[in-house]
Amino acid sequence: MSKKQELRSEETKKSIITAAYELFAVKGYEAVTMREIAKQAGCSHTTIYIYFKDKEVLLYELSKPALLELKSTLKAKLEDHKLPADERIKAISRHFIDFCLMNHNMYLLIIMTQSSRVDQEPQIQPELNTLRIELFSILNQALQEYLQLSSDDKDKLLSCSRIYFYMLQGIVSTYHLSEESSEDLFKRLDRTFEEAFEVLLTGFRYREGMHD
Amino acid sequence: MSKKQELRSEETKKSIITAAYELFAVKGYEAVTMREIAKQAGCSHTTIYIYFKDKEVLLYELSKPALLELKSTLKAKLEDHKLPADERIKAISRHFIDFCLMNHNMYLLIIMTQSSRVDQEPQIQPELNTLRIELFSILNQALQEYLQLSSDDKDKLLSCSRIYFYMLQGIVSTYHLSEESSEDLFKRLDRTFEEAFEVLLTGFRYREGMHD
Amino acid sequence: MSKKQELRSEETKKSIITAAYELFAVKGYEAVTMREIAKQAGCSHTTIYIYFKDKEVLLYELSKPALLELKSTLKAKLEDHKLPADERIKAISRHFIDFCLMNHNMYLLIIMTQSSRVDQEPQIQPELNTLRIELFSILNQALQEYLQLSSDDKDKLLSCSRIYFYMLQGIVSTYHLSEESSEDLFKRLDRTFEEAFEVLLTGFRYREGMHD
Amino acid sequence: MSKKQELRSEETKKSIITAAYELFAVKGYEAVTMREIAKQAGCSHTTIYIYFKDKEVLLYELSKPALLELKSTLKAKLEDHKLPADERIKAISRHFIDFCLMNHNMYLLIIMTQSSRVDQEPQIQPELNTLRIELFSILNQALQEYLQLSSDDKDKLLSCSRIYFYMLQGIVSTYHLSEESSEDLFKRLDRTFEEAFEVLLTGFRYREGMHD
DNA sequence: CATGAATGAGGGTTCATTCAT
DNA sequence: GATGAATGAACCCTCATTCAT
Repeated sequence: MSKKQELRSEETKKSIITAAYELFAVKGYEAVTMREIAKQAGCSHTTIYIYFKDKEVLLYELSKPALLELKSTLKAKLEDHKLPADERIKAISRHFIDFCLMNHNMYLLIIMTQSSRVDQEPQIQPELNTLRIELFSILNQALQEYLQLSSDDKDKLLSCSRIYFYMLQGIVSTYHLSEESSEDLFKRLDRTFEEAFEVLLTGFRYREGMHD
Repeated sequence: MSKKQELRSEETKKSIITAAYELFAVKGYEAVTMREIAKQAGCSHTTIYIYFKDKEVLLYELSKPALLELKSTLKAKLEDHKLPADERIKAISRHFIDFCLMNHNMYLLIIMTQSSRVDQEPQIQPELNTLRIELFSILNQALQEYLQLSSDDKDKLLSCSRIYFYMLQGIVSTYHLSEESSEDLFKRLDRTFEEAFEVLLTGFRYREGMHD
Repeated sequence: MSKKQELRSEETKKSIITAAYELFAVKGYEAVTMREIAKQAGCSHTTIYIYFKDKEVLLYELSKPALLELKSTLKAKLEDHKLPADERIKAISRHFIDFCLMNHNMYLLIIMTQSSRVDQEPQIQPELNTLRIELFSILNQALQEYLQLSSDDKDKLLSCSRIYFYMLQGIVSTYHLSEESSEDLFKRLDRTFEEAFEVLLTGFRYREGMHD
Repeated sequence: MSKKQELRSEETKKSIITAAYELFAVKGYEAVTMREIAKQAGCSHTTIYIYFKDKEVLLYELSKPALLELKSTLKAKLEDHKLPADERIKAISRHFIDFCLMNHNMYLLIIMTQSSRVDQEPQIQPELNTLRIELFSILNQALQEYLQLSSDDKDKLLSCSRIYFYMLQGIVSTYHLSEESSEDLFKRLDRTFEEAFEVLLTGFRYREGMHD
């Protein structure tokens, strides 16, 4: 009895999430209307409000599972010591970019947004913020393990991780509105991305040496 | 008579552009109202439509002079051979970032947007596109002169300039929604930005050497 | 089986009535949501529709028992000849006001409404109307017994009872949206209310005399 | 040029006010929609927002002139010492009731509302509140002049004016939703209203005497 | 009997834009 | 050339109510 209903409900919710996901990704959060989402999800726009308090909550709930998965995947890669440190950080970077490009637009807004819009919005996503911080800490750690900096060199690490993050952010934001599929992009640019990180890591190394 | 009128007309147009420029920069394109612009420009909102077909055209026309100035400044820096190549490219990068952060929000959309919004809008900015290409070609040239690549190495140059552009894009997009003023950001991060480019250039150099 | 079910059913209905009663009293009919009622009643909002055709019917059915009780209480006071006539009418008035203030908002709408809303609603409460008439007839009778008018003086009585009713209505409607509890109001204004009726009754008496 | 336009504008505003006035009076503030008002006013619902910031402001602006006129009329009657004190207060009362019945519903909400809804609404009508206070002070003064109370008897006056106000409020609220026109009501009940005040004033007088 | 799912109608409000002057 | 008046489309969201289970 209730099972069938539950199933149907779950389906509806999923279809809303899927619709919102796609629309947010293509047109951006602000430009998408609840009615549009409903139409694509095949339900009334009021139905959305059964499952999500408002548009903002829809965005956040939409983001959480994907981000959680990203986190656990990155963590696994970080802790997989079968690979050397440089391979580890490259794998992590690659996966991170891949994720961002696949979930273009929406997650970018969430992940990349750092200090933005602090002024207006009442900071409703503390959970997401925590997640974001954790994600970056994984990247940081991978970088530290690669650079083998002594713990004194906090400044050096901070500076390097900033630079490293600029590159990630740059790659993702360059292509995040592109029409090309994430797959195609990787086919075309995978080597460039890899090179980018190699250049960076090489640069880090040599500059470090120069300072000694 | 007609002269006086033309003058007045030109003034009105200018005041609209100035107002829109400031408001777009501060609040972002979407968040700014035609009425707001009109108010700040000291005219009626209908007057704007005399000079600009619609809000979008206003944005584009608004961007042109600023971009033209940027271009000529960058070109001057490129051709100023009093400085060594590495200083030249660093100066160019720095100015580019500065410009983007000062005109955050609006010009970013225009400069950074590559293939974006292809889905919806009928690509109305061919002029701007040309400008954008010219801007990037300046960056490219500066890079080439620094790397002293032979003209055979087109692939190498393309790859390097992409990577270089990622870094620029990364820095700008990281801070483009920040509340900090461009000035404050530079005060705080100028050294990091410089380091970023040094790391990159160092990386380019050493990797190049390694391949030899 | 059926007995148990009936019992449960009756319970649900009662809990709905109780919930609606309290909510209507506190927030007013319009401001209360069916879902709110359901929540407080501990059932689904659709369940309400099993027992009550719509929100309006719920209000009417809700009112009946309370009004019936009011009627029987007032009647008892009217027939309690241990008290003198002036005490009787004062007790009745006081109780009437008390009731209205305690059940402010909802019963007011019903009790006080005379020819209201004729424009829109198809007058669905004939039962309630009868009750209302009975209530006022009690007040009338108490007044008549106090004034000891001969049955010829129908006009005089009508006029007096109208005036008397204005005072009741005035007191109740003055405070019916007040935040103060009925208790607090009485603590603060009981003496004023009593005085109001005394003034009125005194006025009736002396004017009567003057006419003789 | 501009004159014709101004005229048209003024007309539109007036038609909105008239429409809102009538609808608020008939159906009550809450039940009336902006679209309804616009329809009856013969304009788009957005046009209303040109002239009034929002629905609430519409109500307030709507009320102000009528209330101001009421105030000046009552004041004139108060200061017209050609009439004896009892005639003065009766004329004032009558006019007050007349006004309330003619402007039934809306002005009632404003005039009669004393401490109501203090909890929710952010008290946006300080101007109106001042007006209300002034109106009641006129009634008070008329009563004081009639009763010729010494200034020591503040309590006595307060109590009397409260009771007097209950009667006013009672009469108005009894008929304020009636379908009968204010004119018809007066034809039918003018004598009763007058009697009500006579009874009250008589009562005040005699009770006072009794206390001496 | 009871319920969760779903909806249509409608709420106030905003905004880019057009039209008559 | 410039403007105030006016509008339609669209925004997010709420609610009483119905339907399938």
